[in-house]
Amino acid sequence: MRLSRFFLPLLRETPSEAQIVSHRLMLRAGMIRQEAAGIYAWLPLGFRVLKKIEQIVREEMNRAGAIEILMPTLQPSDLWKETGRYDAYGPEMLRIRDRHDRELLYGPTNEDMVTEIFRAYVKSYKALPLNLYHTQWKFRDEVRPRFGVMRGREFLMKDAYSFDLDAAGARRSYNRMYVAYLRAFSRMGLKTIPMRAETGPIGGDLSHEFIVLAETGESGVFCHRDLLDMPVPDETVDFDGDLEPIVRQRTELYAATEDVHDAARFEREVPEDKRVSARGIEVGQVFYFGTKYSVPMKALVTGPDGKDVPVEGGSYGIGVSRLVGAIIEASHDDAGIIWPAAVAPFDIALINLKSGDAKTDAACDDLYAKLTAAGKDVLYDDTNERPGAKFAGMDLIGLPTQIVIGPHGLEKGLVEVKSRATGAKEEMSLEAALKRLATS
RNA sequence: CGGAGAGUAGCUCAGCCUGGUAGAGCACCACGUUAGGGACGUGGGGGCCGGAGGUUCGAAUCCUCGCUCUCCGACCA
Repeated sequence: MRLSRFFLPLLRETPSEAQIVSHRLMLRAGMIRQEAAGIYAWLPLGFRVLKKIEQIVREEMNRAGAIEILMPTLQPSDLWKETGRYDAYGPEMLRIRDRHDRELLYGPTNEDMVTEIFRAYVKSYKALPLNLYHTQWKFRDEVRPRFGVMRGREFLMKDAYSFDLDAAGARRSYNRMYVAYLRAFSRMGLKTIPMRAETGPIGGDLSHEFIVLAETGESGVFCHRDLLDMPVPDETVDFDGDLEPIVRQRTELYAATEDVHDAARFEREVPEDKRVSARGIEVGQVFYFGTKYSVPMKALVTGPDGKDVPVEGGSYGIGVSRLVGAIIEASHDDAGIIWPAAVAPFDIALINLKSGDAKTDAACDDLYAKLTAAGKDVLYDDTNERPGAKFAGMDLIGLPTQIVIGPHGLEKGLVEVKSRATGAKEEMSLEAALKRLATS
């Protein structure tokens, strides 16, 4: 993409409404525009990152055996009345009436609807286990939206719903999502720690929040240091096999957010030099809820013994739009964003230091064409800005690799390749740069 | 939902107290000089001063009431 043809409204100054670093950087990098409190338009750069994150989540959901669907944003109130949540949810739920005065709501989540879909078609245990997921915009009318996309009212969320015949099966489904989450976040360059979470009236130990450690995190967290560097299962992990050892390895170490923190237990179970007390951002949650929805909604399946039983359910959310902010919180410096390669909006920044100069233009155009042909996503700054402005702009938007081409270097046959993350610069020939970047 | 604050150019803000034809820097357009870490000069465009009512000969400025946004706290992927 040529920058001269792209839409990238960078801001030199920080808009006054932005308090935390990810919000500031997203506004300055032209990723989002606020349209109302907690409601954002996604501009091209931000949209690219959002789609990359969504795709990683999709791939890991699919790998774990979940099946993608798409449910609507607007839902009829009837479903929610069946489960009693229409009254229970409160003013956070955006309620709407259509022209026929029918009650609708903008979905804050989809348990009720997915259970309706399930009960309409699935009658036999033979169809189980089943896990249906979608990635859809949600709306929760937060009293006080803030922190940009980290806590908006409208947000993009992947939510998966598992259905099993019994609690043992539900636990296996839970474990599959747990491991899929470890993999998905890791692929985005995030280090996440699953922490015990509120389980509500169901009880048990089957709810975890996946937390990214960041100074600006909303909640205080406490965990065992060994959890920070525990290896994540690679893509060969067998989701049909027994995942319990992987889950147990983590869950047997102390990890809790401040809501459920037990200081005495923390001190008893974790040696002093292993105690981590930090702040974190929740980017996902896995939750087993049993028959909470299947009983009121009569979502029954016939078991091998011929008896009908309410299906055992769990739900599993990932805050896709929140992740954009969370990744920036975890990966930036004074100059701007530092994208992990897997979610970067472009792979390479190509900076033409003197557009209009025939030799420089020719070298840049040629490299741009070759890198693109090699399958690389290149943002080519072919504008007339001065070098300093170009450097600052590219540092701000944080593409992993920058390649800088100018007349001085070309006289010596050299271009500069810079790593955004380390700042390391290396001079090399055009051919060497092409080879390095096209294959990395 | 309690408390606090802010709405003036695309962005950051001044002007308001003490009413008299709306400003700066950056950004934008034109021309020129420039060119390896956010250049400089000259010229130019851009505002129902958030809205409605009121006071006044005259309101960005004073008064009243909504609206919107932000921040602190209680609540949430």
